[in-house]
Amino acid sequence: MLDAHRLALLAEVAHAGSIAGAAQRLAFTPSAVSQQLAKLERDVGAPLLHRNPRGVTLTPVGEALLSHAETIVGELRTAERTVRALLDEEPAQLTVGTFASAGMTLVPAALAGFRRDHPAVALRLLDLEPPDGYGLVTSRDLDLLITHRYPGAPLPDPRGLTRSLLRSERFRLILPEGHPKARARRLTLGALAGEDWISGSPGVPNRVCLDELADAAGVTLTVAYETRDYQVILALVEAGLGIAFVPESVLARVGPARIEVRDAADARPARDVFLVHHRRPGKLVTEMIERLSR
Amino acid sequence: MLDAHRLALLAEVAHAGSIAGAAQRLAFTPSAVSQQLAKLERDVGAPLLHRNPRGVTLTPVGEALLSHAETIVGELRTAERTVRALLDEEPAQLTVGTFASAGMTLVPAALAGFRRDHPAVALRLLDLEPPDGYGLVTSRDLDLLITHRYPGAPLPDPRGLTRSLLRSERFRLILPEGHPKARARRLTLGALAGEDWISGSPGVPNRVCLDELADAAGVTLTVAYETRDYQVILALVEAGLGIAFVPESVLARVGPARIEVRDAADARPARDVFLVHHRRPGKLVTEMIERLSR
DNA sequence: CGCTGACCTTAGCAACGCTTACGGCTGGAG
DNA sequence: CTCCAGCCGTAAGCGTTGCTAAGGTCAGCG
Repeated sequence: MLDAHRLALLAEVAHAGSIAGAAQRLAFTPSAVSQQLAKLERDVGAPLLHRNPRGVTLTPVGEALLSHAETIVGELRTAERTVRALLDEEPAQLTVGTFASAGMTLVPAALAGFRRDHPAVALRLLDLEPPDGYGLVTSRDLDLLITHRYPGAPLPDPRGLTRSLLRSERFRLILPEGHPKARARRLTLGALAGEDWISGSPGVPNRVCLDELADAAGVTLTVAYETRDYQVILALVEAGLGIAFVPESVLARVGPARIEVRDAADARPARDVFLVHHRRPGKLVTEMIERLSR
Repeated sequence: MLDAHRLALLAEVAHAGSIAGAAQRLAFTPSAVSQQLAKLERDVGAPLLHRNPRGVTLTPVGEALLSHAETIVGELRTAERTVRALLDEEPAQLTVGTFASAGMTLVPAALAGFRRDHPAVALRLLDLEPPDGYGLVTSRDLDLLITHRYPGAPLPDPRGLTRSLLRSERFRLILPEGHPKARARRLTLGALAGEDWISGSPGVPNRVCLDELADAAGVTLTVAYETRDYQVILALVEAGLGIAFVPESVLARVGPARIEVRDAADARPARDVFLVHHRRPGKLVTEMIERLSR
């Protein structure tokens, strides 16, 4: 039978992306981790990871084993939790994973309220950009994952987890204050094709979405500035450097910025925000979901 | 995190019913097993088993943990199997669990045919009386379980396993050769109330079924001889000591015994024979099911 | 061309886990 | 009643496992 500790180690290494990184998280020396992985590979009878100069990547066999490792680690933690519940011991920790823009807007209020009502529960927050994070829920490193899907992006297989739509959040078009196009009664992508756009780098969901919108409208947009950070985008637009789509929640948080907020008549993108958690969420998770839903 | 090896040990002990028994199966000394269990209990923070003079029984916490232990062990074995499949290594073993009377009748032919076509696969057979055995399928100690339900007996929760009805097998009434009642054109339980019956001890599914039939017919039957072994029952009836219900398959196997085979007009019991296996059975399991279904 | 960061190896030591040996307990046989 | 046969637990000893620490290799970068 395979060793569960070594499988847990594999999962940790896969998430960290390197042996040294995993070792640091686990308070071991890299040597120890390396040796255990070598033994796991010997047990399995096949190499599990490619040793690159800048970390490691999983082989196909490693990928397959990782998915099992996550469910096994999760199952072990579930067992522990079941026993704790039987012994009337309250769970003392709640870990939430979230993508950056949610972490700035909808999460803080929920977290603050939760903390007020449960001062004894240690709250932890992790930053995770989609489509990452599902595995961490499976392995119970995460109690609750807040993730999203941009239009056109695929939705990962929930692999036995529960996923529910928290809200659908539309994007708005923002332009520098006093931008000439902002006066038009009706804005279209075609009319904005000549502008400098700001979006993520190619491949980032953000950017994929924008590209697909442009395709659908039959125009080509030039992305002059590439950043995935919406605060940076706001600042750039404010400085008059370009225009962009940003989620509505990002706008709700900023003060009266010197920007124009509009909508494109032929492109009204929206991203879906999802919650992901285990089949039977505990009381704390349920309450956190309740708070987030308000 | 709990130690998976110790959980596997717990499952083994629960199955064996004693520490010494589990130790023997695992080729350890009882002391080693005892120490590991003690450490598991320390990890969990609660006693997991009652130490009786004649073995051990699980505490409620132990029961809860056992069910998780079985799924974890099963998950570990599944992971191993997945990797083996990726490496194109054929599974070399198939373990079938069955109840005694199936083991004598429908299983041998299927096993023999299977062995002929797959001489490289090591076949193992385990005797298990219902409702036991589900946990062993979960933990992948068993690839396939053949189990049954007598009328009136509850069907265990399959807990994520796949269960399918193999066949429904009727019971026949057997009497000694030349028994006066055997000549009656129509036999009823009422007419047979005065006879000496042969059945299992109170509580055995066999007996529960008979008692319920008697209740339904509004009569009381006297069970003069108690045995759960159908071969013994046959021998007793043959010797003229009493009458009994036996599954049809048991009769198919005996030669021209000196018995009369009849049916009671007001009591035609049947037992359902089920197959239990993991969600996605392997090729070998599928083939074995195919053979059993013929 | 040396520096950094990542990985691996080797040597050594602490801790874990097994075995052997022994004692306490219960229930059945003589 | 006494003895014996199982069962479980504890204590001591020892081999193995698995960790740390230190040294070595390779690729990318200033």
